[in-house]
Amino acid sequence: MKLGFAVKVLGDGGLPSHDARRWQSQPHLRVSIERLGAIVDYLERHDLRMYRMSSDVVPYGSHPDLPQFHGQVEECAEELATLGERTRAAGIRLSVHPGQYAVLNSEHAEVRRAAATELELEAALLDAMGLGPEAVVVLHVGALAGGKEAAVERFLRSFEALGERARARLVIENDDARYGLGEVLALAGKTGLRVVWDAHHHACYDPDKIPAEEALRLALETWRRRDGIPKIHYSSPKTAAEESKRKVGRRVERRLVLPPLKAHADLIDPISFESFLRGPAAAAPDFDVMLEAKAKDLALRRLRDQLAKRGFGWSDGMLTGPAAPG
DNA sequence: CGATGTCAAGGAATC
DNA sequence: GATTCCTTGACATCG
Repeated sequence: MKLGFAVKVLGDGGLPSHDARRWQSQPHLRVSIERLGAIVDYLERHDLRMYRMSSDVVPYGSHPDLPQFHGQVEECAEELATLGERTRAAGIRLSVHPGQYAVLNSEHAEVRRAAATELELEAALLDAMGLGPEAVVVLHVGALAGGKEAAVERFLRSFEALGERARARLVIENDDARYGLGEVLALAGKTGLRVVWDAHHHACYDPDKIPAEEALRLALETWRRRDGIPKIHYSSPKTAAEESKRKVGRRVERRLVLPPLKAHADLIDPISFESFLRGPAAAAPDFDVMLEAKAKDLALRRLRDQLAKRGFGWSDGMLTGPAAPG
């Protein structure tokens, strides 16, 4: 089991994830590739083998009003192939996850088109890197506008209109409020898409009341042998440990602020994660875990240390089972 | 240098 | 139809 983290590197003083300059400064994928190279150095240095790239690695790469930015993947074909080969050789699993603005089932045709363009771009990026089928583009089903039935229908139509490469890279994830795992699995059945189960979202929203062990099993079953190792998302909910202070007259009042249930904590709760490993995960076939925590790579490294104290092992970027007691 | 505003982008609740 | 929140990070600008 590989454990991964998303986008930002906080360790070793912090590393930039992409060329984030604004369009006026002519940012370029070439710069992002150099930064990715430094991140791969970091991953190797710390024996980490799973990473989600920023959805902005290709600056303005699908912006409708900035066509001069559209050829970047092709322009960088050579550099991408080199970087891809390097990550492949290192056993590093890569993925991307478009932001909240990519809505494939929007009511607005313009928005659907933009989402499709974004998916094509990200698929082209992974293809140019020569990555295997386990390098996926993770997307939520999207909006509810117009009613769920119509929204699902729009998703299906948009999906079918995608190019072959985008369809091949796409996987769908259950979200925390609109499309629960049951619905996502039904869509997977109709499209052949693989499913990434997000355990935290599942705890937030699961109208079908699917027990965790079954949810995990069903999601993993959407991955066929030729798709590579399946993966899931895991995070811990933010707790109300933080207090806010506000002035009341001359006095300062301390108030407990409850975060929304869906908010991610800074770290992964090692006790819950261990329960997950020993419970639902124990009976499942091999899979990888993308950790979503605000402390990013530091959360992963902390969790790894904590699991080590609980008897789990780590070798070649993989979490291994607990040593036999005694 | 530190503080503040802004960014390509949507959805949904609210009025 | 317009406004605001959601929620994120870092560039860009200003004092």
